[in-house]
Amino acid sequence: MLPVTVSDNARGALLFAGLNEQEKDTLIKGGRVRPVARGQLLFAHGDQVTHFYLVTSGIMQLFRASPDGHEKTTAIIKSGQTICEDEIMDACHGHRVNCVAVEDSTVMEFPVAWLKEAARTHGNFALNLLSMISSRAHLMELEAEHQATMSAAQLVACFIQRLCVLYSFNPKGFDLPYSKTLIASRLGMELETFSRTLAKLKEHGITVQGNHVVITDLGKIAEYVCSMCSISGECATHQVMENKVCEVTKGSKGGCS
Amino acid sequence: MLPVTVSDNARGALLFAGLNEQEKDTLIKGGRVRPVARGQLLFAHGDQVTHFYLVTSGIMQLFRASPDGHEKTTAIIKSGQTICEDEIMDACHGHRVNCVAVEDSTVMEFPVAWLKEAARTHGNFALNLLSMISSRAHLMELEAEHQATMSAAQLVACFIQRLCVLYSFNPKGFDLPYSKTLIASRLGMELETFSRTLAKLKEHGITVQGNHVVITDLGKIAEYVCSMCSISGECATHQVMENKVCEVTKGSKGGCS
DNA sequence: CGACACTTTGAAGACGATCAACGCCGGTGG
DNA sequence: CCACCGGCGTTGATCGTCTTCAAAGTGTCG
Repeated sequence: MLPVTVSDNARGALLFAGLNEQEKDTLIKGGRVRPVARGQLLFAHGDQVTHFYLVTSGIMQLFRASPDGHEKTTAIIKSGQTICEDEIMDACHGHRVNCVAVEDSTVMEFPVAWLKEAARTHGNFALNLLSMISSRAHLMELEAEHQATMSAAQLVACFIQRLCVLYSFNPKGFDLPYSKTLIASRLGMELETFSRTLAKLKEHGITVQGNHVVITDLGKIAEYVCSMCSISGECATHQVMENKVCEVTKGSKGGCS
Repeated sequence: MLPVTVSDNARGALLFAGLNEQEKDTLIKGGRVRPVARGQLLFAHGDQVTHFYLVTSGIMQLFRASPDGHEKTTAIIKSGQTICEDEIMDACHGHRVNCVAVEDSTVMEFPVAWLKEAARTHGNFALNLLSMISSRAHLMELEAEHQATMSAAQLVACFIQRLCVLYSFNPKGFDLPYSKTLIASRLGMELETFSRTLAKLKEHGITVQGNHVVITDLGKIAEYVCSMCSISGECATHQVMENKVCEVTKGSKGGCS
């Protein structure tokens, strides 16, 4: 039962987009399913990079620990996303982060050598990889810029928006998929700051009580956050949000472009 | 005269590493040399992505402008580095930044379609691309983390160290290769903050007067900056620095590992 | 009921942004 | 040759934001 589900999840991943079923089969055979229990380390900082991972269920956390005891979460990976796609091709020798399961999860692991070979021989697979890594580089770039130019409140609002899109949540009400501590760490701010910030967001169109989030005013958020994202004029996230609202409230108002 | 130089520069670029001369020739033929005068835009934010660029001389600046008139420099590209390597493969349609020449420069431009085809057909070239984009993603990731966790002084110190490595400067004394305004913008801080910060760095092993930088104490910087980088335990930059110092002061002290 | 993890709230302090003024330099024009 | 200007960088004073330390509230689970 489980293997089927896992395999199906893998099959739908971006990594294999545009490949036919046969190619998918071939490639998926190169991987091995591996369960990771909540709290269990998949790999630690400094470990040699031996595999590439595709998360097929659950949530994984990537984080770095500093000498002074602080921890900065560098990524929160959900089902369908990959881990190490950049560390693999890079000439680096060890993992640059720790990876732990936030909840019981399963991953598929592919040996590094296998992956490189697959990239060399399957042109389209290589292009998929390139595309994924490029997107990732872009996201990282955006994030660096956001960290440098946005206020805490804007960062939080932006994060919530993306969360909503990523998980296909209904903006009219949803629960945070992970703890506030984790989110604060992901955003590079203190838990206290995060907590206080949530209160302030009410006036910008986001109401949070406990774990429950209600996006009350998309327009205000757009103005508040995307005026920064849209420095770049292309806050795709926000566009998706608006479409989502159109779906959710469909029929209530005029057409959506 | 010029074309030869440009071509030679291109030939040495990472992009073509590991390929034989014949392959290099073939690939370089796909590109066109293009001079860009100081202050001239290579492309603007929103323009369609039509080419991939390899800088063969001079310095290019990538930046974004926000509605409120602020400008954030996202990258400073020197000779041998590439532009758009991530925007190309990404499914995005327009440039996400502006690109302008800081000083008179030349670039080689390669059509997007050509590049994708080259990646599909030349396995090793694809791996080079993957490697470059991966490194870039990694750098971006590190940068996002730095922006989130480092103080202004640490950011500046880190930047100066990397500058020193990138340009093979002698740590015992070198001049900043670009204006302080540009650097401040690159680091996402105000010029005033940058200026004040330089003074404070004296006690951490970096002395700056006007344009001239002297790194007086590598150990202190290591402690001050790399304790953060080395959150990741792999502050390659610093290692290079230490080796460099060994080269520069070679013979003066004991062996370097 | 108590232990514990998680979150909220309060008060003080550090840090960087902002506004404003000034010094320095190279160029331009009288 | 000097006066003026604009670009660039420094310095000072003030203000808002985020971190830090401390304490108390909430929830679950045994």
